[in-house]
Amino acid sequence: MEGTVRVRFAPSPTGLLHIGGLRTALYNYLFAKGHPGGVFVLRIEDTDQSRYVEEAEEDIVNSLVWAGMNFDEGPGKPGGFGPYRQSERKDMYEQYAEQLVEQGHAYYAFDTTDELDKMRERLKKSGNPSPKYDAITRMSMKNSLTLPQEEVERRLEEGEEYVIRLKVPRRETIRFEDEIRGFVSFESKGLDDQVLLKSDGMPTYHLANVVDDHLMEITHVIRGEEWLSSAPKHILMYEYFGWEPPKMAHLPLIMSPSGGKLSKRKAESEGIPINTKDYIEQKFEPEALVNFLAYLGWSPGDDSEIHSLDELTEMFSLDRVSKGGAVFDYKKLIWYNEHYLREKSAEELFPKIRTVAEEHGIKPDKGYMMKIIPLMKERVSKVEDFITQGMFFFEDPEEYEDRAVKKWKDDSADLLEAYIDEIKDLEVDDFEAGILKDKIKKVIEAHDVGFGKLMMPLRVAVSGMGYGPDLTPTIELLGKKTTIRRIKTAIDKLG
RNA sequence: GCCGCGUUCGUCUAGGGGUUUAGGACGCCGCCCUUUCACGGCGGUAACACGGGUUCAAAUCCCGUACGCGGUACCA
Repeated sequence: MEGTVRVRFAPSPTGLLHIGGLRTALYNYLFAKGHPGGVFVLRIEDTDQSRYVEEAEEDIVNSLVWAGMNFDEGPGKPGGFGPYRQSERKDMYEQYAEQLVEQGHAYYAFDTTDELDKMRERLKKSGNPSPKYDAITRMSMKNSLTLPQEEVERRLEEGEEYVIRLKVPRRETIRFEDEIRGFVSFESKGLDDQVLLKSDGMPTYHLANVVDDHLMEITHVIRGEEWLSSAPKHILMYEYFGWEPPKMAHLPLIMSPSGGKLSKRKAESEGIPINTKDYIEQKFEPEALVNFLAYLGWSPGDDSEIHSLDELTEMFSLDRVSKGGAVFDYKKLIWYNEHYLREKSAEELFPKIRTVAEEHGIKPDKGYMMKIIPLMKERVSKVEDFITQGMFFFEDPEEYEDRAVKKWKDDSADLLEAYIDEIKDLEVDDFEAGILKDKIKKVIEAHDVGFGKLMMPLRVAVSGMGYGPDLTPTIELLGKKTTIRRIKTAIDKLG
């Protein structure tokens, strides 16, 4: 690859950044950073004023930063190709659109929305299921190709609303090479005369995209497959402008488990968080999401599964991106999250856990929490599990799980009474896991029963649950007073 | 409908003419470890959409069919 690689992530700020968008950003980032001096640009495509959402840009930036993908150029990060918000580049687009008109590759159109609707309706009725404003229909519409020149000038001068449309040739085959799919070709007759400049003076995606990618010297356009069908229009525009088109790569879509593009509605009904913000709020490990997303539609070709963002950067290549859509497997994400959780130290985990604890109305003492973390770490899927499954470290169980209660047998109360007798006089220093375990042994030997006979009821009494971390270290942490109180309560409640 | 793009275990994928009894991972199941639950270790389950070619040989190349997905806006 000659020259410096420059890629862009170009979301439109119409809402929170969704997970598919984050993956597109990731592939762009990996590709850029995998090349020496590669530049990752963030460009905000805010050309649709009706769908603009104020907080969206901030959310996009936050999401990228959270995931560890810092952009080299973008809003607030000038790099000589700004501004990086299309709304701030508005004037340039008009100029380029006019240029195309002058060259005869575009034209003014004065049709109202109403007239367009009527045209489509008419064509539909006469058996055309997908009416287009194309080489044929444009001749019966109101535009600078059909109206006398004086009238066009008059309308323009009088400030009548107009759009500029691309004059797509009648029959031409447009062929280009996609980095992932190889050569693809389209017939121009299937394309319509795309609006380039809207009546509010803003460019459409197609114009802005082509102009900016060229002006920003983007070398590789890496975007979702939903753009593949409009790529030929873009190719046509590059040709008319006399610009060399960037290389293009259309990524397979992320699919919902029930099929179809992973949309907000589908994701939510299938229990999959859709916005990056949701993952941030649910305290997913960013490394886990990144790792998972990288492998959703790409693989390095070996048997490895676990890689950091930096490692992925080294391994990534477009030709290893798969062509088919990839179903979002939430369980695999959880597996990744568990993996990264286990890799982290208590010290690293503490700040997040503290936040979750506070959300649950608990103010954890750090020293205490640091002892709980190693006990819980091997069995949590998400950070919040430290608290939700470890609530008994902070308060007495209010009720006992059904599953746990089943382990309470007729002799449980007697065994627990005996255990209380064993531990009640223990000095503070002796209230320690090893000794506590010895005491359990002593009781079961005296009663001639198995370990579980005491262990199970004890666990239920202390935690209210039928499973959990190592019991005696847990009891050690809880302390003598709490332990004995909980055992007595359990005997009262469960007999 | 039309145009385009796809199709290997349930899911993510490796494999791109002979190396394949099609490999790995998640999930699921079992065993071991642990006198809990997990972690971990070991093992198992399970796939080349279909039909025609080409070839000595096809999951791999070609053509059809089916199915899926995307696009078909003054949205991106």
